[in-house]
Amino acid sequence: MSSADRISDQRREKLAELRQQGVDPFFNLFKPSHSIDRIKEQYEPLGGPELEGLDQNFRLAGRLMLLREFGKASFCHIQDGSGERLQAYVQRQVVGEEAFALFKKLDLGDIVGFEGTLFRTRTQELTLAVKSLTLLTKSLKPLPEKYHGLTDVETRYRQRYLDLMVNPQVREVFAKRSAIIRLVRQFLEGRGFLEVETPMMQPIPGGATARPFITHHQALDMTLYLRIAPELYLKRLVVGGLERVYEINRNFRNEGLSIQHNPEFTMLEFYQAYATYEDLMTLTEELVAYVAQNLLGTLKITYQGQEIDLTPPWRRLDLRESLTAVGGIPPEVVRDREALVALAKKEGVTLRAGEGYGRALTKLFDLMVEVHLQQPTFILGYPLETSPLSRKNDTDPEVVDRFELFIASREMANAFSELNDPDDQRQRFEQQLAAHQAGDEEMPHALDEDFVNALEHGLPPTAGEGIGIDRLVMLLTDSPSIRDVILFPQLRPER
RNA sequence: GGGCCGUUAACUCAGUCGGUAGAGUAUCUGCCUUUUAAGCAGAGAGUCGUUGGUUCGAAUCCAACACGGCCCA
Repeated sequence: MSSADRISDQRREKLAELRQQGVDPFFNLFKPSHSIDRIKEQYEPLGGPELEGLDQNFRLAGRLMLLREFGKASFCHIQDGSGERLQAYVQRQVVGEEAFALFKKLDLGDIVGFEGTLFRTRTQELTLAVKSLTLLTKSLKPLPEKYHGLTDVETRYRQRYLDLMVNPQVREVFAKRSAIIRLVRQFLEGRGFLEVETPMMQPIPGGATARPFITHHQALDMTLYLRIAPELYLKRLVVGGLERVYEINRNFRNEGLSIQHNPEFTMLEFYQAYATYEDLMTLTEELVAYVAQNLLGTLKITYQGQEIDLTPPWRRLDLRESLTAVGGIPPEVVRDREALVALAKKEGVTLRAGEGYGRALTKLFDLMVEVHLQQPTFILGYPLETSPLSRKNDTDPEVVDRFELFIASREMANAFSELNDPDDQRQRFEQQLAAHQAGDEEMPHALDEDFVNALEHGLPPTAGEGIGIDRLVMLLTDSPSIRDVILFPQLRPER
């Protein structure tokens, strides 16, 4: 028999024994009086005599993480929902024969309730002197190793509960994730943005260029697509008069997995009427600085060993200029449409039907510029060809009023002044439709007539932006992989 | 889709040139009332990812596959 099976069997035997003795191994009537983080915060500064003078009982509940047993006494550590651990001291002469016998039967991983007083040991460790104990939940499986914890990444993702139990830094990352989203909401609420929820299941998936997931509604007998972006719905709301809206929610894209991509990911999108993409550059600087300052207390952060300064204002760079200034492509090549397309092909870029200079610009940017953009940088002057929802620039109709933000070589945000000319929008949708019919599955399969209809009612001049929340969390928690900031990242099924 | 790396006890990891599978933690037994990854003595625990192949003999060499990681498309 394997040791895992044997441990499990032994614990089930203990479970049966406990029940026979009238002990409920899943007892549910224990109310802790304190959390361990509060105990530490409040009582860590106190010395031994002060603690003993307290004359106060504490009821603590948590998981047994470590045991050091002696003949007639034991030290153990319990960890509670705060993620903190506290040492407890259980003595036979204090808790009595019966309770001590029960304690001796407990296993690492069991959830217990302790009641007792605080004191300091010889080595001055804050410790609970247990007067009475209650088994709250029997654990039937062994805990990972107490010192090295759980390092196997596959097990950490598949059994995140174990990861959270034994790797405290994981809990911290997800606590920070929650704080980041809370700060983003605070910032936007402070500027009069209204949080909304728009459909995750859409009949025509729009607002981005990506292959969607397909599902089916039985009662309506219709095909629905998990949304690739909320954009077209949020702009309908601006047409309706909700002039500042935002949504933080999941998008779904039917793509491969990577260190930066999970098929479901969290996106912030917001729209502000009577603003332009230039206003949003300022807003983005302020938003990211607000979140970082309140989360970390500084705007100078380290990401994977690289110092990054988030202090506004950030560098602004034209896409074509960046190819020369950062990518090292001679300006005469950047200007020459044919030469640039030739260079793109030489660098291994494949251009599909209808794609040319614009696509070559953005692909060469991805290859030769992006990797060098460590410090926050807005890239401007995106080609019309790759921006079907953006407003054309008034002076240069080849480009649109759009920026993307790069930090630590990653695209963090994408924003533009919205196209609100319904006829222009219809034409661009028709081009996308033609591309879909030519086999491009990343293009929408149908023309969103209702969205065009909404524009015909009049979308006020508006600017909108999307910020990848997972990537922002990666940046602010110094996490190398998107899997480190998503609790249950997508994996292949185990076999 | 392509390349490279990994997969050995529940966990963390060794395993030499192809020759009976190892350690620490955890578990079990005994001792132990202020320990700090507690200590001491002993015990049990393995489909070496899977399937084939080479070989007298495979954790080890070869192939395919699975899962994971990284890089590229």
